Formats: sequence, structure tokens, C-alpha cells
Amino acid sequence: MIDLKYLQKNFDEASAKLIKKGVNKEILENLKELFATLKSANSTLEEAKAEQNKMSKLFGEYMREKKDITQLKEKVNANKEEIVALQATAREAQEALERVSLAIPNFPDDSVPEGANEEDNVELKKVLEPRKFEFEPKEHWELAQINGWIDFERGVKLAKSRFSVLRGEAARLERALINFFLDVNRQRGFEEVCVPFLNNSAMLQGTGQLPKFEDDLFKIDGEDLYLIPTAEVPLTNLYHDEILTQKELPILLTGYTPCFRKEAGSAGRDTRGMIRQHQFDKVEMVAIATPQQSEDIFNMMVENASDILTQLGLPHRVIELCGGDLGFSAATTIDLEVWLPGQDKYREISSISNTRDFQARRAKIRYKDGKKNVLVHTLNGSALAVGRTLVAIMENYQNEDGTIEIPEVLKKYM
RNA sequence: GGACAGUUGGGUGAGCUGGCUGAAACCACAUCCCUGCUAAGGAUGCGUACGGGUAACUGUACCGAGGGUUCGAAUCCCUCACUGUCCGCCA
Repeated sequence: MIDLKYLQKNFDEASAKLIKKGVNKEILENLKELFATLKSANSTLEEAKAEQNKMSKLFGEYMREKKDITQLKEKVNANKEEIVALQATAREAQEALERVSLAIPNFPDDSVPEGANEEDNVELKKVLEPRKFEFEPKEHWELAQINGWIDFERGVKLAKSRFSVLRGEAARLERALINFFLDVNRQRGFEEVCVPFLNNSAMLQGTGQLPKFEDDLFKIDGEDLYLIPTAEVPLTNLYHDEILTQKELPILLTGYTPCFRKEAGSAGRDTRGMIRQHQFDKVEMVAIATPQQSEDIFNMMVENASDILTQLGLPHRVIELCGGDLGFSAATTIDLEVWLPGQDKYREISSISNTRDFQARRAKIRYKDGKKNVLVHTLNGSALAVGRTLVAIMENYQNEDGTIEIPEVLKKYM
């Protein structure tokens, strides 16, 4: 959630920022108005309540002194009716405000490049030179078939389309990657955690998936539970509604989880292979930090993810997302895209975001700075998406006969 | 899933015959004082959110959540969630 007080006081500045992210001005004007309405409704309501409280206190005294209370009672009852009406107004204002404000995305940082979509993203650098093949490199699904690594048909049988089964070496490689990622992250100072893969709606709202993106989530029928779309949800919400001490910050967390996404709106995209699945494995990094720490930690997270790819010998590039391509909660995002020779393209394999205080405000994560409670900054990033790393290894490490070499750093995990 | 018990501030825990309780006490924490040596003594402060005020301060709400009774509810009633124990089931 954005800071409504800031919106109110610096409307032009705030709306200029959000226009970068594609939010139109009328919505913001409406939001500002709703906020003002709520404030005035609340203040009249509070006055009436203060009056009521005062009279009720008097009531007690009258009773003790055995004074006549009929007149007081009339006054109090009249006031009570008024309160009920004011309450309804205030409540409506509250609900309207919530409905709108929860659907407003985060402010992008000033440094975020202008742009409408991914075409306007900015390449910061390339790491490692793509290998030169003396033969036509195959796409990962061909390689999967040659090696018997991925069983797409039976995945579909077990669940539905966009599910798959890893077999033999591929299943072991998947597990090796998870362990490798977790070990690297741990050495960087991240605490390894193992969390529930189902989270309730309050948590999904805390990190911004709800209420706006409900269609992207798998919901458990009859329960207030959703399959997590990313470990960012449980890791960040570990401190939901808590007040931390400054000493314990920054908190660095890493965890492996499967992720579940409906991929609504991705119909027809990446239908072949395992680039875009309903269920995929990911190792995630999350940081809870003070505003002063968040910048350095962000850079460290980007470096860490890039370093993992380098250790695996996978060529990749570092991309800064433009305003129009930024996610809902992010103030700034760096994507890492890995080189896929079979596809002859760079494809996203990690996305690292600083949400600043946007999620913290929704999830009520604060820390004590002296006497004041201050919202933390929350950051998240993949290190890395496991399935896509597997694909990248297949395509980059393929031999002419379709067999696949195992990267050196993974050998001890196999 | 069934039965009973519970859910209070950072923690432990009183209050629960309705008003004097936003909440005792203890611990933790912070600042100061004393002391002098590895640990102890004393003073004060210390919940959260939103609003008003330059500030001192002040208003409202919150004792698991939501609703109800009442002039007034942490305290009474209802619904739900969660926790504990026993039983059932099970990796």
C-alpha cells in the first residue's frame, strides 16, 4: 500500500510517479478524495463518541448519588442514534478507501527508467560469453526427449496441461540445484527456512498478491488458504504484524519452495517445454531491512544471483526494468536473464525487487527506531528459479549427440 | 472429526459478581543515580493504530475475530478462528 498521507500532501508529485507505472490520474484523485472523506467522517464520529463516553461516565455517578437519570438517558439515547448513523458513513468510507487503495501499485523509484513495457527495459551488463556451437543447438524439450529427462505427457495426465514430471538424472539435477542454491545463499548470510506452501489470505494481501491478483492463484476449496505463488509470500510474512528491534535488522532469509501459478493471461505463451509451468521450484531470497540498509542489500542480492549463474557457467545479462514493466509491489527491479542457445534468446531466470515500505505497510512490519515505530523495507529475489536453470543447463551444456554435461560445481551434489 | 479447557500489552500473568482497568504485579527493555567489580541496589519511563496540537498534551479504537445486550463490556450472550489436553485417525 502506498502512503496516503504522502499522496494527499504531494499529490502532483505522487501522481507523476504513478503515471510512470500506468496508473491514471482520475483514480488517484478519487483515492485522495476518499481519504479526505474518511478523515472527516472519522472525526465527526469520534466527537460523538467522546460525548457518549462522557455521558456514560456521568451516568455511573448519578446512579451512585441516586440522582434522577431519566433526562440524561434521553440525551444519551438520542446521541446513540446519531452515532449509529455516523458509524455507517465512516464504515462505508473506510471500505471504499480500502477497495481502491489496495489496488494501487507501488511508487517506482525516481531512478527507474521510463517506459511502457519490456522493450524499454535497460540492459546494464552481460556476464560470460555465450558458447559457440559447432552444431545447431537443440531446444530443451528435444534434449529432454533424447535423455528421457522430462515426461510432459504424464505430468498432464496426473494434473493438467503445464504440469510435468522430471525423471532420473533430471530429477536428481533439480535436487542438486536446490541444494547448491541454498548453500550459496547461506554462505552469503541468509538463514535457511522451510515454510508452509499454503498461506492464508491475510498473508497474500500483505505481499500484494491479493486482492488484485486472485485469478493468478490456486485457492483451496472451502478454506482460507492459497498455494503460494512464490516463497516471497511466506518468507516476508514471517514477520507479519510484528515490531522488530533495530538490532535484529537486517534479516536475511532464504528458502526453497515449489511455486504455484495459474498463469491466467499467459495463454499461448511458452506452451511448449517447462519455461512456464503451473508448478515450479524456486529458491528465494528475502530481506527485511531498515530504509538505510535496503540499497546495499539490494545490490548484494543482485550480485549473489548473478554469481550463482557465473559459478554454473551460464551466460546471462542484467536488466533494469522500466516503469511500465515493474511488478505491482516493486519500487525497483533487476532481472537476470540467462542465455538459452536452443531458443537463441535471453530468458528471465531471476527477478530481484526492492518494495521499499510498500509491503511493510500492508503487512504491518515495523521496527523500533528509538521511540518511533518505522516501517521496514522488504526485498525479494530469486536465487534462482530451479526449473529454468535446469533448462539453461540442458541447452548450454548439450553435446552434439544430445547428451548433457553436468556443470563442475554441481558434481559434488549429484 | 468428538469432548473438555483456554485465547489479555515484548514475555509470564491478574482482572472476568459490567462503570473507579488501556488494563495490577513480575520479568524484559531504555535512561539516570549509586556502587565498585563481573554481579548487585535505587529512581523514572515503557502497548498499538488513527486523528487534533509547534509542544506539553489530547480525542477515538483495540484485552483472538466478528456480531449482540446495555447509558456503559476485557468482564454477559451468539458465531467463527486458533491453541492446549484426552479420544479417534495418520506420515
